[in-house]
Amino acid sequence: MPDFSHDMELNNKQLEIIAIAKALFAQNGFDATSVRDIAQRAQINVAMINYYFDSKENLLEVLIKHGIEAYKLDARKYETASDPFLRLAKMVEHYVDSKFSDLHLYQILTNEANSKKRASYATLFTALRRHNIERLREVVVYGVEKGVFRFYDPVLLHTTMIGTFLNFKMNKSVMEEFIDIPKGMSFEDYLKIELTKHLKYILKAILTYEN
Amino acid sequence: MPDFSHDMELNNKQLEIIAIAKALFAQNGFDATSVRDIAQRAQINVAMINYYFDSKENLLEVLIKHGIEAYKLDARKYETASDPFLRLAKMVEHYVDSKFSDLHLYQILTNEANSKKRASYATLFTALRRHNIERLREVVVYGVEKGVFRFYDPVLLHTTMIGTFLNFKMNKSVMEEFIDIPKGMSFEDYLKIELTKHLKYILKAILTYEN
DNA sequence: CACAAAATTAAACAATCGTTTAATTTAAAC
DNA sequence: GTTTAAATTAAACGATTGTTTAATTTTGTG
Repeated sequence: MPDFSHDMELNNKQLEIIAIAKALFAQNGFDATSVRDIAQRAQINVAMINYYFDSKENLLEVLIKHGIEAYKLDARKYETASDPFLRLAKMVEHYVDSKFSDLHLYQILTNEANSKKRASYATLFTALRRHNIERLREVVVYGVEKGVFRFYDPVLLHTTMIGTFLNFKMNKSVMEEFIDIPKGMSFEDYLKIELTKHLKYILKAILTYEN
Repeated sequence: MPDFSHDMELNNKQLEIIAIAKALFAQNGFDATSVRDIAQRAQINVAMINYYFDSKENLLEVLIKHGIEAYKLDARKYETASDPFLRLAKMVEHYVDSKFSDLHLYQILTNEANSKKRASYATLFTALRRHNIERLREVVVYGVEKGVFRFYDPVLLHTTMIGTFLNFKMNKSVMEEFIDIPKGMSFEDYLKIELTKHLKYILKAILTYEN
């Protein structure tokens, strides 16, 4: 059996299993997805999952650890903008981009965070959250120092951002009846554009609102 | 076996099973909760669940149908306020109140809405959403007619409200490290107060913001 | 008390779960 | 080409799943 306990050097076979497991876990949930489901979709023998990942739970852990880094806000992506409004806008774009880069994993993460059965992954999730809240705080403080933003609790801002995103994404089927999608555009693309616009707007509104 | 297919007259035993199942489904998820888990916690024989509810899935359906009505926004709770700002504030309070009246069920609903395995309940969820979006629209339009609100898409407003609420509630463990709870106050009470305040603020900000 | 219906029980059911084994095939190294 | 390791397979493992059965107890009614 290959070792993957510390650093993760995943071969193509493992990456393929991960990709399929990710989609199934996101769609049906971890518990409702059997290793035989995964094996069938990946066209491999059931035993290969244990051979490569030791256990189903460990597959989940590897899968999460492998992808979670992509969700961390990278300040370099927006701090080049000196105008606070522009920086905020760029940050939002980067934020939405990062989430959309792997929607399946993010759904798994939130489901796992809710379930108390496997609370161990909450640590990874918390670290991610802390990181992103700190980045958000920096952007807010920058605007405050420039005299254009009113300070607002970044924890609350982050909650609203992430909550709006999740609700937007996860209720795809519900949203479809309320909106018209321009032809030649995929639903997800449209969602991404509208979500970005909406988030930019509400953040600006919150940060410049005077009671 | 008692009949519960159409109107639901649930006896005390059934209500007790529902209450326990609700807590377990919310905590561990539907699939990760066995009927034996429920029976043990309810101190009844496993067969009683099938005796009273036919199947585990039907228990879920009865459980959802029995509680979902409480989440519908009731215009009478806030339309007495003639000032648009006050009406908006009262609506938010009523909104948060209704969700907090049964947090477990709401978690189950969102988890079920995400899972594609039992998509049938999505219909109930969609109807609820449509109802609440319509109530929200009325409040917005009222403020616009009074000349104090700028119109903003109620679907987006609703997404942000519900998303913020869910994220607030479901990441309880994550939030705890970021905030200080006044002594003599439960975490949920504090959460409720802060959430209400936050939602009022962002809705006002969005609805009065001029680009 | 007698009788009927409802409630409750222990036991067994077949199906599915994640995992392990032991044998076999494929690939790499010398 | 032979040897060694890695990859893959089918089969079986015990445990757990939701559900059903059939017997028993409890409850309500006359």
